[in-house]
Formats: sequence, C-alpha cells, structure tokens
Amino acid sequence: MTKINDGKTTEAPTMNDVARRAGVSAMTVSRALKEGSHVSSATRERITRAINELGYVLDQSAGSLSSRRTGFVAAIIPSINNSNFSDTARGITDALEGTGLQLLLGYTNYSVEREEELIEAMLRRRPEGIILTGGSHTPKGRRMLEQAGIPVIETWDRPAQPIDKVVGFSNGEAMELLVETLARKGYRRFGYIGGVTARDTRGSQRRAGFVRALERLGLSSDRVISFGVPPISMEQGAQAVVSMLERWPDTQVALCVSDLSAFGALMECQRRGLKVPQDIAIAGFGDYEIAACCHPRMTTVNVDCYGIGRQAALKLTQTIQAQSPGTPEPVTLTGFRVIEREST
Amino acid sequence: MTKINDGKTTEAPTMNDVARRAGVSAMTVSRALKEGSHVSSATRERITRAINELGYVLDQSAGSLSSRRTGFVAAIIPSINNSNFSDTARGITDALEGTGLQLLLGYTNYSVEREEELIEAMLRRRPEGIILTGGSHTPKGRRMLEQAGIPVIETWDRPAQPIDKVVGFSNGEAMELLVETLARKGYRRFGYIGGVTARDTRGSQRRAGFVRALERLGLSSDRVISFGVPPISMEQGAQAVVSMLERWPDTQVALCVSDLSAFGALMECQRRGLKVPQDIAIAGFGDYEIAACCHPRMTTVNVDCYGIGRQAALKLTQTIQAQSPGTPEPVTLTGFRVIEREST
DNA sequence: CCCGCGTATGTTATCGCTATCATCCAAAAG
DNA sequence: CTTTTGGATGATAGCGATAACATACGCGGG
Repeated sequence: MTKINDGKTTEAPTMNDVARRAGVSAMTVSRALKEGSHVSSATRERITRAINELGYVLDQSAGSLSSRRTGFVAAIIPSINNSNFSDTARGITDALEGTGLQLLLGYTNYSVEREEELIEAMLRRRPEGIILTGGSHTPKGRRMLEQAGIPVIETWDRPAQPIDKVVGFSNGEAMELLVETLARKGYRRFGYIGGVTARDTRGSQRRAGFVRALERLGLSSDRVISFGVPPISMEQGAQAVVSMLERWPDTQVALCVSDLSAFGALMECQRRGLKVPQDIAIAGFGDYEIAACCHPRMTTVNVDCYGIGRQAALKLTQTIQAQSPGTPEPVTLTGFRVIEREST
Repeated sequence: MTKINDGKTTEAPTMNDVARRAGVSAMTVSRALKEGSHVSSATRERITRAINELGYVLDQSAGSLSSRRTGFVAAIIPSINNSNFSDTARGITDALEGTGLQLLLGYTNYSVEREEELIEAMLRRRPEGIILTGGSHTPKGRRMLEQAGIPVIETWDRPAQPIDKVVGFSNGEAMELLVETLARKGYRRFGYIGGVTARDTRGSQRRAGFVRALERLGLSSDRVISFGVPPISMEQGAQAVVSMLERWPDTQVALCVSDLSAFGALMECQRRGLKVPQDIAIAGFGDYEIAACCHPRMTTVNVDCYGIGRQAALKLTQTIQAQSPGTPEPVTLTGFRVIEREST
C-alpha cells in the first residue's frame, strides 16, 4: 500500500515517540508494557500518559522479531461451521486466555491439500505451537511440521504414528460402543449413514468401528448408505435415510456419522409419518446441541469437543514452558460416552 | 523461551542460509519467493532446491517489519459457535483467498469489553484492515479503531455513526418485514421471544422492529418474553415458549430472535402435543440450516451471512488498494428476505 | 564500436522492538 | 563510613527480512 500523506494520515507513533514524550528511553517503555518488569510507578505513569496521548499501540511483529517469541498458537480445523470443531476452537482460546498467546485459526474444508497450504501459511508466522485435527497429512505437510521445531498436537483422533503429542480418542471405538449399547438394548438390524469419501478420516473410522462391532456380534454390517462429501449436511441425512428405507426396509436402527445427518434423517422420518424410534430408531454422533433439544431427543455419542481443545492448548503451553520436570504425556485420551435418549 | 540446544534442535535456517547454499544473495532469495520478480530460471531452481534441502520456511514477521505489510486482516465476531457468524467468517476467508491476506479471527462472546481487548490485541499485529460485527463499541475501542489508520468495516448492522465503512442491513427493518408478512397472512396476536440484555445489539434491534411494526399495524406488542443472555440457546427457546403460552395462551404466532430459539420452541411445542402452525405458529431469524430441515420447516428471515463476509472482505481489499478511481461506497446494504415455510 | 536500456543480481540501510550488558544510585549490611 | 546489593534506567546491537539504490551484463541501434 502506498501511503499517500494527505495531511491527516500521520505516521503511526512508535515506541521512540512515546519514550521521547515521557522523557525516558525506549527500553523503559518496553519494560513498562511488559508485566513483571521493574519500572518505578512515577515513570510508569508518565509512560502510560504518553501512550494515551499519542494513541500508541505496541507493534508486536517488531517485538516478536526481536524477542523471538511471536505469541501465536496455530490451530487447524476441518470446518469452522461445524459446532463440534468450533467448540474445540473455543476450548483452545479459553485455555490460552491469560497466557499471552493468541490463536491463529485456519480451516481446511476437509482437504489435506488445503491443510498443507495452511500449515505453511501458519508456519510462516512462526507460531510457538500448532494444533491439528486428525492424523492425516500430506507427506510435505508432515515434514514441515516435524522440522518446525515447535510442539505439534494432533487432536480428535488417535494417529497410528503421531508426529508429536496427541489429544484425542478413537472414533472407531466410540462407534463400537454405540453399536454395543444398542445391541444390548435388543436392536439387531443396524444401518449406517455416512459420507462417501475418505476425506473425512474420522467419518471413515466411525464406519470401520460400526463394521467391526457388528462382525463381532455376528450381525450384518451391509446396510451402509454413503451420501456425499463433507461437510456433512442435514439435508444429506434426510436423503440418505430415504435410500436406506428403500433398500433395506427392515432396518431397525440407523446410526449416522454425525448428529447433523441424524437430525436430517429424523426430521425426514417424521415428515413421512414414521414414528421414531418405533418404526425406525436413529442415533447420531457428536452430541451437538440439537441432539439434546430435538423431538424426540436423540441418542448420540458425546466426545467432549470443548475439552479436546482445552487439553490440547494446555498440553501445548506446558510443552512450550518445557523446563518443568514431567514433560507432558505424549498421548492424552479424552473420554466419550453414549448418551441414550428417546430416539432409540 | 530459552532454547536449550540439545543436539537435535538446530536453529531454524534463515534466508541467508538459503542464499549461501544457493550461491546467491539473500535479496535474490527474497525475490525468488515473491511473485512477479525477475529471477532467472536457473537461479530460481537452485534456490528452490536449497529451500527444500534446508526445509526453509519464510519468516513473515520479519518480512512484514521490513515491507510494512503484515498480510493480516482482523475480524471480530460475537461467537464462533453460531453458524450465522461463522458463515460470515467463511465469506471473509473465501474472499481473501488469493489476495495474500490472512484472517486473524477473534470472538467476543457478545461482550464489548472483550471486544475492546480484542481490538487492541489485533491492532498490535498491525492488520491491514479490520472487520467488526455491529456498531457498538466501547469509547476506547472506537478511538483505537479511528486512530489505527486502516480501513474499518462494521458489518451485520447499520450503525448510526459508522467509524468508516459498513456492510450490513437493518435488523429492525428485517423484523418489521417479517411481522408485516405474517400480518398480511392474517396473524393478529404476535409474541416475541428474545434475550434479556442489551448485549446483543442486533437482538435488541430486532425486538424494536417487532414493536414498531405492530404499533404501526395497531396491534398489541406486549407479548414479549425475555429469557436470558446470549449466546442464544435452543433450550432457552423451549423454556421461553412455555412461559409465553402460560402468560398469553392466545398467542397466535411466536417470533424468535433467532432460528435457534425458534427451533427450541418448535420442538417443545411438539413435545407438548401442540400442532405447529395450527395451535401456534413459530418463526425464526437467520435462516440457519436447521430452519430448512426441521419439521415442520421453519419460516424465517434470510440475511445472507456468507455474503456479508464476502462483501466486507471485498470492500476491505478494494480500500487497501485504494489507488482505484472510485473508492468503494461507504455503506453497502445487504439484502434480507422473508422465507415463508410450513411453521406459519 | 559506443550508447542506451532492460534484466539479473548485489549492497546497504533500515523496519520497531527487545536481549543484554552497563551504569547509576539509594538503602541495607557490615 | 565503607561495602554490598538490587532496583531503575540507558546504550548498543541485533532479530530476519525487504526497499531502494547500485552494479554488471547482454543486446540492438546508430
């Protein structure tokens, strides 16, 4: 941007301007702006006044270049529109509160290529740590992360070969638990509604868990509807349940890759006059707000999205201040639990 | 952070390391990394190889200090968990794609004090522009924005005294239109369900619009239930509709400050065996995905959240490259329209 | 054969801040 | 009264990149 000085656009004041006005050196201003530095209260007050008079705002780019600490933490999630992931982002932000670290958030739209671009864009900003969703990355992305020399936390998953630290759970096991819970309740003919691509690795793992659990129980795992690419929409769930009922009219319970598709399915059933759970039972995954509020209330798996974010950020800050004796555990398993409600 | 060199942690390579390895000067490396600079293809290739061998990643903090362009755009939204606002964030990101600008996102939890903190935190990063939600700020926040010397875009609203540019709509008028539309359909006894505080300024304006429209029509605007602070939850809508039906059992249609509370209300009515819209009609605001998918499908007001974000970002980039003849219009009004569905 | 010009590259000087070391001084300790 | 100590402040030197200017070179026209 070529700054045309039109008379009113004065150059932004720098720390030197503040120092001059307060009659101190720039170094003292710098100290006054940092917590826990020794600056006499009289000086501090003069500096504060000068700052207010000039409307000075610290330039952190310059500061971080000098101090070699940017104060950034990067986080990459698949989608900002999915409240499960935005809950995780909220958990990260909340845990970062008061640490002086600021979140740099990016989202991939479930694309590893986009993730790779984002990783590079983020690393250019020299974050002090990075939090990722899942354990699937491009080779180049993985290499960049390994070489970055900062803590890396993979979340929402249990990667077979973690890059560094992990805060997550097994999506497959969680789905297995849901199947087992419902089987114990007497259901026998299970259907699954999920995305068609492998882009959503957590979705694939849930489906794999569905199949494993049914095989173990000696039940059929054939009733699977694949309905399109992420991001998962409610509408897709509505269409999918129709296909399912056409192909396998005897399906007793439809498990969905997410509460969102489950909700779409639930509403579609009501629209067609089917009673849930009498005619067909429906369960979701994720325990979104909607699952607790819809009618009938939805059975689902709660996976503590917010806690994943919180714990990831905590592990990150602990690792950054790594002088502590017990370096944080490499893997933190977060809990999941089936929440049985009226829809099953 | 004191970096203890434990043997494996080598210092990250700098541009000079790349330059030395490629047998050129740092400046040439810098040029090779920037589009549209003259670097011979042989040299460029040597540099690229050196970069890959060293695993070099550009340090943009340092670059922006020198070039006085950070490549950041700041955006502040009330909540990351509300899909209306995250749609706006998506619109911003998408419009920024390819411009070399990166989004720095923060959210306030509907608190102007938190907004003030965020404004300062963002300005410390020297963004090239800033996008805000709404026109309510603390005096200090406003002053900082005015003095920042960068384009400021207020969105989602029509502030009486804009700081700079605006991309938004009148929440009051939108609600008026909804009331009028439903009145034309024959409804006479309107109720309103909204938050209790003034923190959510858009919510207050919608309520004001509700009252204005009914007064103009000569109808009662007394049936108002206030149910708690933002963020708005579905559950609050469920509770509020119960209160409403207790206090004003004759209510014909309940307008809600948001689709989320409307949905909660809708489900609660079904739970109680009330038929929507026969026993009570319900309408929301925002046209969330849920409104199009629930049963019965919900009447609401679409306000093009994504478009607000896109247009705000476009206006921002146009203003930044302000050499163009027609500086962008100060105010862009985005459209809204009532979407009539089955719930009314 | 020289001049001019545009492309390719190098040199130098910051950008605004903070780490580090040096200095000064008053109060506590001996 | 001297020495020690530590708080308060200043001077200096970069952090890693890029803007701006300088230089070198090749090629076509006069």
